[in-house]
Amino acid sequence: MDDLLNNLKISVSDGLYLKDPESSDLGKKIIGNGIMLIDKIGFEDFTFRKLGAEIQSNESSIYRYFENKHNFLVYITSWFWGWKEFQLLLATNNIKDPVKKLNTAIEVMAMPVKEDIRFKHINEVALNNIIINESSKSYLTKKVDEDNDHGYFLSYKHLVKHVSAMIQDVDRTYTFPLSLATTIINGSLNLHFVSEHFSSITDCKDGIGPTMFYKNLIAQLLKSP
Amino acid sequence: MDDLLNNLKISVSDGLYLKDPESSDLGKKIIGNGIMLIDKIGFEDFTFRKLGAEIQSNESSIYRYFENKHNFLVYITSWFWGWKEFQLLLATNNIKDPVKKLNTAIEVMAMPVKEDIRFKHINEVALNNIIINESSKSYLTKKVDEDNDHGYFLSYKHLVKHVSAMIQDVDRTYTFPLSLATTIINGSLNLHFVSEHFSSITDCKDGIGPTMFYKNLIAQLLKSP
Amino acid sequence: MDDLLNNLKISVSDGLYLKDPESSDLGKKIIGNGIMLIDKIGFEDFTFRKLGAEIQSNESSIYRYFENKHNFLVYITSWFWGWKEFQLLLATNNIKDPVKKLNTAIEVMAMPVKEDIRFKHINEVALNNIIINESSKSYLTKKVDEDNDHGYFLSYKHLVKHVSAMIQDVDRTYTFPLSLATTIINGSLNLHFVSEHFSSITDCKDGIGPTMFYKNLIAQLLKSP
Amino acid sequence: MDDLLNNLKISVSDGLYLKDPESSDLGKKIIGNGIMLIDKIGFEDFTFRKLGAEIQSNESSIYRYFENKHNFLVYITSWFWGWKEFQLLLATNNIKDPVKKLNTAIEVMAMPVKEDIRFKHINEVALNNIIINESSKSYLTKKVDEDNDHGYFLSYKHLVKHVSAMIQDVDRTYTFPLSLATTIINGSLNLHFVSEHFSSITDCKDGIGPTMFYKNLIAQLLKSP
DNA sequence: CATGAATGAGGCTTCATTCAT
DNA sequence: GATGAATGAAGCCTCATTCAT
Repeated sequence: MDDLLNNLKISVSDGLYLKDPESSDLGKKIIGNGIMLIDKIGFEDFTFRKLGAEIQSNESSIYRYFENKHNFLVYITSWFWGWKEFQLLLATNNIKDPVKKLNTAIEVMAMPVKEDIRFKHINEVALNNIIINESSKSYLTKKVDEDNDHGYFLSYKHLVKHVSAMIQDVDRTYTFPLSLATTIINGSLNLHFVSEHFSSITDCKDGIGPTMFYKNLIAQLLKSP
Repeated sequence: MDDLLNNLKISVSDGLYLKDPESSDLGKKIIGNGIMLIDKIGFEDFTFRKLGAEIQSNESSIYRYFENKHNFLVYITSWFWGWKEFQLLLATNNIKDPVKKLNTAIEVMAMPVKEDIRFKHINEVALNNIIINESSKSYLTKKVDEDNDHGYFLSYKHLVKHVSAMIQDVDRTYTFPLSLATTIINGSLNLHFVSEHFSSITDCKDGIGPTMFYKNLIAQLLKSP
Repeated sequence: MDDLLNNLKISVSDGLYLKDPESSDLGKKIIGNGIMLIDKIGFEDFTFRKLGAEIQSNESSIYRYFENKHNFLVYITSWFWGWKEFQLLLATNNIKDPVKKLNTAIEVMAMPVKEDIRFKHINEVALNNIIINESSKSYLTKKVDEDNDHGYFLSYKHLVKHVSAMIQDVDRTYTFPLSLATTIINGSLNLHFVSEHFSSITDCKDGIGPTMFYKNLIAQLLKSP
Repeated sequence: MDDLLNNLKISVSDGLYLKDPESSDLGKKIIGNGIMLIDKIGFEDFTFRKLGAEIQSNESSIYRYFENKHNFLVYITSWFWGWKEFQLLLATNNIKDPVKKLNTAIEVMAMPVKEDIRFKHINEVALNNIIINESSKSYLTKKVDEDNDHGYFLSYKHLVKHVSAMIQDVDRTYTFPLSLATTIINGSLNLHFVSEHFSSITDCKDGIGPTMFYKNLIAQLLKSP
């Protein structure tokens, strides 16, 4: 399994790039430094020109890889959810008990992210910040339906369905498994943001707060058979 | 009470505007048409120039009222939450039973919005769309802490605390009242978005889906005394 | 009639500009210097940025007047033909004899242009060079039909019809008055270009060559009654 | 004569290309698809990158053949006039009567073009459209004199002289044979454009209109001996 | 108070071209 | 000889904002 993991590549819809950034050193630099830069200055202020300066290259080179900065954001977001799915698989694969499995899934979703040495060019901690602070901008746009038709959000939707299935494995009678999965995945991003910036309305003072909240939630909500 | 309602004004932090838009016809036109325009073209493409054209005025006139389009978004978002708080008060004021009260609150938060004839210049339905599609951009920015220090998000936070208090009135032992309130308020926006655009991951096919989801949630989660 | 001439304004389709360049000093500077600059460096190399530098202003100011450089070219071309029509009227107004009238028209069309002191901000000689060297680019484009539908070529077409009518006044039996008018108007631009640049295939070594050619042409071609 | 025709190659000034496009399959693809592409999108929007995509090759390959897109246009224009000269020769070679000869020449110049099966890689109909719509841009530039000095317009000028000679064979006393030849050759391109796009100023509603116009013209203008 | 005009700066994008293989 | 990758420079255009009336 080690070999398998070493040759690992998170797959992302190929409509999102003009040239696969994983296929060249420059591409990897674009991804790696792009993540750091968005984390640093925010997506609004992020431009390909600034990224070009950052990697000692010209913005035009970046345009060979991505049509525009929106697609870049969708790309790294999609990569993130693909990577999360992979984390989820690794963490839950050997667990038989559905309740334990779902609790582990919540941990994967809601616990603070750690660096993944398997993907050297990507700083997963910075990327996680972007997911919290910027990723909703990848779909809160007027072209969301078009992008969705192109399959740009498949990684995310796949993950939701995955968690939803785990919920159903715990309680087949529960009526809203998809909504609950969405609540856990998106909601935990939101709770992390709130605890960071709006401390007066949080009861999750530390990194693991959201995890407790969702574990308690499912414990009350779902009736295991 | 009629008089009270007629003289009604939703209060918004005065740091958000340079000149109170409620104080003149032009100001109301800016708010009213601004909401319609953002709903139509999205916040990214929205500019004061386009709004100026819409209201047959010059963009410089709008700068008399708002420093920039970000503050405009924060303003209308803040107005919305103030208005929601007011709806909440009207709807729950006379209810004694805490459980009933919280359920009514969920309805106010999660049910589709209807036009409010009390505020003639504002189309609450369009504004609600903006809240769903754009409002998170009002705080997902690098200056969120600065804006927060200025008190720009007080309406929203006040509402969260209000719902949180209602939750506590139902179950004093529950550990995460604020997180649950946040989950209901923000989560329902998200569920509405998902059911509109990502139909494959929703189990709320109609407008009232989210309401049912949250009512079920609190019924299971909170132990009434 | 003097007063009339002093208040003169050549009219150009208002779809061609965003703001009437005749309505401000800056607008006139844009027209005047734009003509000089295109004459100097050619339409391909002409940009609003360079024109901005020329008039100590920013290109963005020019964009307030014209949507793009193509529309600028169509504008000055249209102005030119409106002006030519006006020259034609002045020169032929009092002539009764149709043959004399048509010969005078040929002179107006084919003789070298002189400065017109009535339009101080426009250098008609430079503009005439542009008409010879660049004006065909105003219609040799993929959007010619669209532009034509907007009425951008009305001045030119009106002039052709005017000359065509003069031809018919000379010889009602002639079958191709419009083609002949086109031949005179466009052809003389071409002959001027050829005599300037392709001397081996011209027999019009001087400025008045084309005039003689067309006068001879109509003398042979048309049968006066 | 069959052999002669089979080995036929229209000669074009070798300064126009870096590597003879007739010397390789790729070269012929560049010419053939380049013509189709310019016809489709217009010369302004035509780029070597787009042509590269069209022929499944890289733009850099095209740079091996042509220095820039301007030279490409001059090349195909030059090829066209060489080909026209050849058509003229074929059509008039056996005609003795100068008047008949000139009339045939007019037909070759002004009648709609038909596919020539002798040059498989070139679509002469598309090329003729380019000559009508784009070819003037090959000489209406600031470097026309330089290009002319390099001999890039020899094919065209040779054709003009050829027709001019035919005119003189009909009427030695006529003063403007070159101008008349130019008028016929260039004017017919212009009349075709006008009848296609400016229908209100044409009296040549069909493809053969210009032919009639010029035949009538020379019949009146030239005195056969 | 409201507005029309003007503008500097910068965004996004493409072009034409070179370099290395 | 053909090609893929990379890039500097520049194009076009719009934004957010200020100034003068």
